Amino acid sequence: MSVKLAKQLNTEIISCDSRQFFKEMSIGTAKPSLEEMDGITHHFVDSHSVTEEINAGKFERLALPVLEKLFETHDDVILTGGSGLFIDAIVNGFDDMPIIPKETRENLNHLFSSMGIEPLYTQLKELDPEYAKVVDSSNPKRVIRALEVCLSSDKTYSELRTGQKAKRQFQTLKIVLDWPRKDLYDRINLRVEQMVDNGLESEVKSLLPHRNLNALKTVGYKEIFDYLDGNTSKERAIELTQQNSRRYAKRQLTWFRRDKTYQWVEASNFHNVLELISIKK
RNA sequence: GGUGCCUUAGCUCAGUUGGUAGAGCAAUGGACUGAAAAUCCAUGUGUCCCUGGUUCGAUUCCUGGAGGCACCA
Repeated sequence: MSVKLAKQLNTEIISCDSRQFFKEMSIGTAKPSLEEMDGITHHFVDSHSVTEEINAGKFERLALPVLEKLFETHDDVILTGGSGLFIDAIVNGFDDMPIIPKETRENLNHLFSSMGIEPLYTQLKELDPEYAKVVDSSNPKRVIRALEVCLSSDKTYSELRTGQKAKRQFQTLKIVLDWPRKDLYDRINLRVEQMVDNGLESEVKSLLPHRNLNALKTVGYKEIFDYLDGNTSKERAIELTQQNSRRYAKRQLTWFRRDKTYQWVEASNFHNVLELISIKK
């Protein structure tokens, strides 16, 4: 769909999918083949190595200049997701946050694995009572994030997190391709089967040395690692990959539902999308 | 054909000394401003196989039937 659209609009694509950056990950991330790209330039596909750490903030800093460059010669650019957070990074921008020393997060992670979330949340209540009120207190990633920001700055996380949208030089039309749930799940199941046929197992095997990297702690890889460790059967690992992919898709839908600026378009109808774009113009 | 056991949520099963029922998994909904295909939170969805009987009341007890499993022929 996005390639077809890019052809129609004579433009290029920026992928907002945090897994497609990585050169070494291909089969398990369902990356488009050269043939499927059909001559359309895809940015942020195979752009980095799994050993590099990419996060949403870094993605914003990397992608904005690319976007600006593209707008010099194109009227439209297509962003595809992926992750709602990464799309927001480009469209809305993030508040400025301090750089976190590596040890800060490591220390907090150590504390979490030995003591659990309680002491971390207690500390957050002291350092940033305002955010402590709204944060999901049982979510270690959210609590640790807030803490590491507080510890690395004179200000609290809630002071820094203004939620102000960045001013951008471009306009945005956000579209969700809406599939009937049954079709969505059928497509996911089928796609995972295709990954297996395309050699997912050997790709995952080749990534065994990197298994502790963040980029590999993800659906399609963690399940197969588990199988390679002898903890489950191959069939079970495949089933779990399908199930976890379905759950991920469900979470994406929740994200897009919350953001009322998305327009939902019946996925099977390419012309609906074209129509939306022409109305916007 | 005979005997025994089984039939309860999408699946595997528990349970009700008779007062219309609950676990695990699955599923669904939600949160999420630098780990995001990550992480976290919430929610029980039901002709208790069908039929007749006993009973104030039957998913539970009894009769008959259907389907499944095991053993014996």
